[in-house]
Amino acid sequence: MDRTADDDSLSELFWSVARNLRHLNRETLGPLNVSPSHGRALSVLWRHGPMRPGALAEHLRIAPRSATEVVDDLQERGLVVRAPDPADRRATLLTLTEAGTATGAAIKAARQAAAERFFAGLSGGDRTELARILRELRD
Amino acid sequence: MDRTADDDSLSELFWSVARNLRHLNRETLGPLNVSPSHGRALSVLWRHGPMRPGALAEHLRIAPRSATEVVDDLQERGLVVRAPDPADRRATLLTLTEAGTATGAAIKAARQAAAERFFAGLSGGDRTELARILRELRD
DNA sequence: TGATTAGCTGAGGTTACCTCAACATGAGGG
DNA sequence: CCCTCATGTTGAGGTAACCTCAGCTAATCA
Repeated sequence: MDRTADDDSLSELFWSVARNLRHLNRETLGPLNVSPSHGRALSVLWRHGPMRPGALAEHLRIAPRSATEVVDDLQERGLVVRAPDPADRRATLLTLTEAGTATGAAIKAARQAAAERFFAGLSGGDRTELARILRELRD
Repeated sequence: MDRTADDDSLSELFWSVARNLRHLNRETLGPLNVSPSHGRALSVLWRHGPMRPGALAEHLRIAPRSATEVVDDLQERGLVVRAPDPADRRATLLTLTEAGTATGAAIKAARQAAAERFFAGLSGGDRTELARILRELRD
């Protein structure tokens, strides 16, 4: 019962920390004026480079139909462009515009800044420990 | 830059762990047939006992108008009842029915089971360490 | 008494998804 | 060459879980 109590508070702890971090993230991301969903799409494109809508949908784990809409929005805002895929003329390649690239970079920077602030309270040793334990949990 | 790289992977690590845990939670919670939002409301009522809709709204951080609807749904499903508040006849007290209490308990049990499975791979020492570090992050 | 509070209701809106059906275009195999 | 399959787009319609605004009743309280 000590066991379960420990486990329980561990997950509660985990979630309240997650909530804090999410809050901080949202705040730092706020000024960028991109919705979470657009931000996610932008990040994927920024990290992986040009890809087809289908691939983007897979990365985002959304339906292709929905990806079309996300891309529409992003294109309207001048953040991505649809270019013909030279490898397959049915397909299109989504590419970030300069503004899109800048926004992608800004998102990453904001996230980093948030993370930095968030984990700053920890000692170097604790950060290492935390990373180690999280890595174990991830696998 | 090692610093930022560390911080970055720390938050990425954190989020991928969070995703795993969320997945596990959703799976364990699946058979209960309560939506996340209903589950949250039920948990609050289960943990804190009878309360007024306004208080529930605060706990859930949603607008009172939205709480009314959540309560409507829960009541339709026979999980909560609206009772008059003896202390103030304008107000109502939300109380879990037996089914609601059972569901609340089941949710908690499912979450515990998920957490237990999830953190089971860690040594006792690591669990303690993790709890300590998370507590620091929380505050 | 008159203002305030608790809650309910209706109307209308938003975000971020979903499915289903249809369609154009192009790729690839037999 | 033809047929089938894949890629993407579009339209229509739907859902969950929220939101605001406005109007209402009943009860509390200064």
